[in-house]
Amino acid sequence: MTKKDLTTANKIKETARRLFTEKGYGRITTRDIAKEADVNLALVNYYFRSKDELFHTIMFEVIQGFMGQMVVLMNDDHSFEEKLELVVSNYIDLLSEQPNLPIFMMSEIRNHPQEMAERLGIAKMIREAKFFKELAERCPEGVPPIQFFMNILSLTVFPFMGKPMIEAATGMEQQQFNMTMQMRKKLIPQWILGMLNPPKQ
Amino acid sequence: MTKKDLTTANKIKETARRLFTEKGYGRITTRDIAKEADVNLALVNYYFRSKDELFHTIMFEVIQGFMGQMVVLMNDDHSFEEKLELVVSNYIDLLSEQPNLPIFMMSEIRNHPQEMAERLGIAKMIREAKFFKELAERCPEGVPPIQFFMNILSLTVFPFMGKPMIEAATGMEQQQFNMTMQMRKKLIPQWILGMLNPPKQ
DNA sequence: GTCTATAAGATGATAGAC
DNA sequence: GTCTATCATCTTATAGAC
Repeated sequence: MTKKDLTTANKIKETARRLFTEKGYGRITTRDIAKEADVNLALVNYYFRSKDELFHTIMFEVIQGFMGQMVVLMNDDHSFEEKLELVVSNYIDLLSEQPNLPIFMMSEIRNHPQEMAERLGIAKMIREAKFFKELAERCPEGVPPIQFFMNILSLTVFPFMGKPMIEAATGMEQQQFNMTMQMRKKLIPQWILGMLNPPKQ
Repeated sequence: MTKKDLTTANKIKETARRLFTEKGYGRITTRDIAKEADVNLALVNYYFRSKDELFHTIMFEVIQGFMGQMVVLMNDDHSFEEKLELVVSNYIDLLSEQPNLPIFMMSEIRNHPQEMAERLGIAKMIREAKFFKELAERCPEGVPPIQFFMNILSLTVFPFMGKPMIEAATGMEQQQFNMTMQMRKKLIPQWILGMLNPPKQ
């Protein structure tokens, strides 16, 4: 399968993925998908049985892709500092291309706690990742590692979720926003390391 | 108007606010709202003309409430450090009670860029707030203040947006999550101040 | 695999009685 | 202000021809 395998089934799935991540399940109809994919309406159900099943297929693949990448990066053989830079840099690149992913994941996962539970294998893998253990060793007394894990995700992912608001509030253009995010590739690891070694007062 | 003014119009609006913030515009029907508010279906249109108008009323009030609070806190007479603690603490309390607000705001604002533009008065007020100017003065060379403003919001707001995923991934319970967030009231200001005074290497 | 036509039900909105 | 009944439209899904 090449990068763009334009079978009918794939045309439907890729179009649906784009529309669902942009507007959410409830605002998109099967007619929207068929029209945008330039495919007959009946084929959506022919290939994916129902709108719901199509959605679940897509949600699974998106979460899988997002989390799976993190697990790989968090287990490689570089030093802790290098892994930190790798994770941050990788997600900034991914989200620069697909800024809609986080809101989609968070808002739709909230509506499917059960499906999420089934994906918990991945969550376990994160907890057991080398990176997480090394992080735990570096935590200052009294502050649990989950706090710093939250920080890494927060500083990296949140700006993309707040992008519409940030752009509106600051008058930033698309390009300027992307430059701001590129700058954070260097800054976030520095900030995190600073948090792990707080100045003694 | 007391805290719970149970006129029919308010019953509808409060129920709609809860449902819209939980599931989004597209997944909620006027019938859902009427049923949950224990009110006749026709009254939804009688009081609010249309589902769309009801939604816009609610979105406006939510954004107004969220942003307005920030503007007040960012302009009061405390020191920079105290304002920082105040903003963080205030939003952690607000979001602990209404964790659905951020995802609702971000995902629905994306669908209404125009309405957002009209609210830009508030954005301007933020940029001109005392807190923002004091923040700009404290920025290390070469790093624009927007980066640190992003950081404050990221560290404070993101955990609530990622709450379903964080709880699923870590096995945290509701109460444990709230304790984790309470702990951040002290930690986030320390982290931010640390970022503004980076260790010389 | 792809199309047309249509069934079966849901949805936003309103007219008109009380 | 509140209710019942209903319209017009949209939506998901499928049957059946090609």
